[in-house]
Amino acid sequence: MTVRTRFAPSPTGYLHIGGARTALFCWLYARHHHGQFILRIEDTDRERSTPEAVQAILDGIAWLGMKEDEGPFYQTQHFERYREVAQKLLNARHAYHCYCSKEELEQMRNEQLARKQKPRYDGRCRTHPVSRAGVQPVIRFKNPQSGQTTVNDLVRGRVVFENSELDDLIIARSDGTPTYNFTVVVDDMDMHITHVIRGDDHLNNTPRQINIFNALGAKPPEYAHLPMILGPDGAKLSKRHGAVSVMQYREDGYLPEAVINYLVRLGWSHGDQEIFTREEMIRFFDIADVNKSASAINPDKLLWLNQHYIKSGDPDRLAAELGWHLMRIGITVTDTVKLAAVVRAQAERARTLKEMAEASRFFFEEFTDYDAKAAVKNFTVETLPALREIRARLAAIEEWSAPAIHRVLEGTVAALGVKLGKVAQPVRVAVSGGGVSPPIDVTLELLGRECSLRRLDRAIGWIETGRS
RNA sequence: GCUCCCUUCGUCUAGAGGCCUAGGACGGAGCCCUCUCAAGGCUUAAACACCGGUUCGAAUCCGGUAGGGAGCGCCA
Repeated sequence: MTVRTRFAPSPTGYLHIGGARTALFCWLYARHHHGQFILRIEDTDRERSTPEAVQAILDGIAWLGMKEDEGPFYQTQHFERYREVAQKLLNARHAYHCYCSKEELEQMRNEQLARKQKPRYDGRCRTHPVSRAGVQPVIRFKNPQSGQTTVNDLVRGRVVFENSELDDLIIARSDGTPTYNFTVVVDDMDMHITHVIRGDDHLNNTPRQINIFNALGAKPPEYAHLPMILGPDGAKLSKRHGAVSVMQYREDGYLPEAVINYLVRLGWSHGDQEIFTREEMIRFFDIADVNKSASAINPDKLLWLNQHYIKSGDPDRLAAELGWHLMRIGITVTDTVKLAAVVRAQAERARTLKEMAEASRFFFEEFTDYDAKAAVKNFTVETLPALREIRARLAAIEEWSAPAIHRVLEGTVAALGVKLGKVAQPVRVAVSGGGVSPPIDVTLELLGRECSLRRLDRAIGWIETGRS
């Protein structure tokens, strides 16, 4: 039997890190077993589902590179099927109509809570459904009242639930629309899902779903409940910390491979290995190696991974991303060769592409002011001779390249009898406007002769006139 | 309240009775390298929640305690 997994988000918000991790594990498991990964949108809550959220989820999945093999399917398109299955359950006396009003239910719940009992439906319509004029009944599933239901969870192990703890859940609302625990079962059954991999907030729903499978005469799938993902402070993930759309990560300058690599290590491990190529993840992934306990997001580690991928990634590909980030801060660059060269020069000093774009502005546009501290420190009467000397020597260079520039730098240093830093740093401030840049020879090469000389002249003038 | 789940360095984790004076990674600290910032190299601090039991021997097995979480909707 080929493995079939599904990722089934409800489109009520964006795809956040938790959902992305669940999708990743489903995707990896399917890929590992040469099976299918199915995308199913659980949009039966028409009040809260939005097309924007659907799109955001699709975009997120695509950005992370988890292409679905089937779907996306929409539950709202399966209403006929749910009705049919509900009717089947009704006919087989595995479900019944319930005419209890919401008020009645509410009262029941309050009384049970007051008695310190677990709130649940008491089954009053189960045996004697009293139809009431004008009341559209809901359909309830007749849950077994005795015995136990066992979930042989692939990550939790054997979890046993007393059926007496479960009540008769509503599978169809009074308006005829189906509810979650029912649609999940029908779809998982119809789509021949073999492994349900989902967040562990669903563990408690599992025995109910298994009972519905049983009533339908269908074999339940295997289940694997993943531990939660917590915010950096160990608190539940919320909009405040971490629960942003995965697309926000792109905007913040992260690479999808870094996000995926970060996510795969949240709750899963393969010995001590930290860096995984996509192929390795697929090859090594196994639910048996998934952890039971919740894990907190560690932004620093994500940053570290991101830089790793920036350093090791293909500069030409990264160049396009850098161009995108530059554009977002108002700089349009069409020279992809230069972009790639900047990526090479900046890779080891940028943790995100966004940082890289910000640190690379001076390569593409003129800066207005010098960084005050850097100017005070490096633009002095003492550095003026060095600046003039290097300016003159640079102007005479035949081939404008980093190695040639480096030789000039060393020649200048030797002639002046000072340390390299005494010359390099003032030059750096002169051409970049600040105290930070890639190695000065590389920086000058990238800037080009004309620009470098012009900025050097500007700096010399600035010092001569006592700041301008 | 009831049911279910979880518990190794700050964080992610290795560990499936002796290989553990508990390993790796991020982050931290220190040193080295160095034209800035980084990157890199080396070193280092830092954890088995607690209490009992089983065993010659327990981070690993069992029980309890504590703490955390989830669920208990005509939401998904």
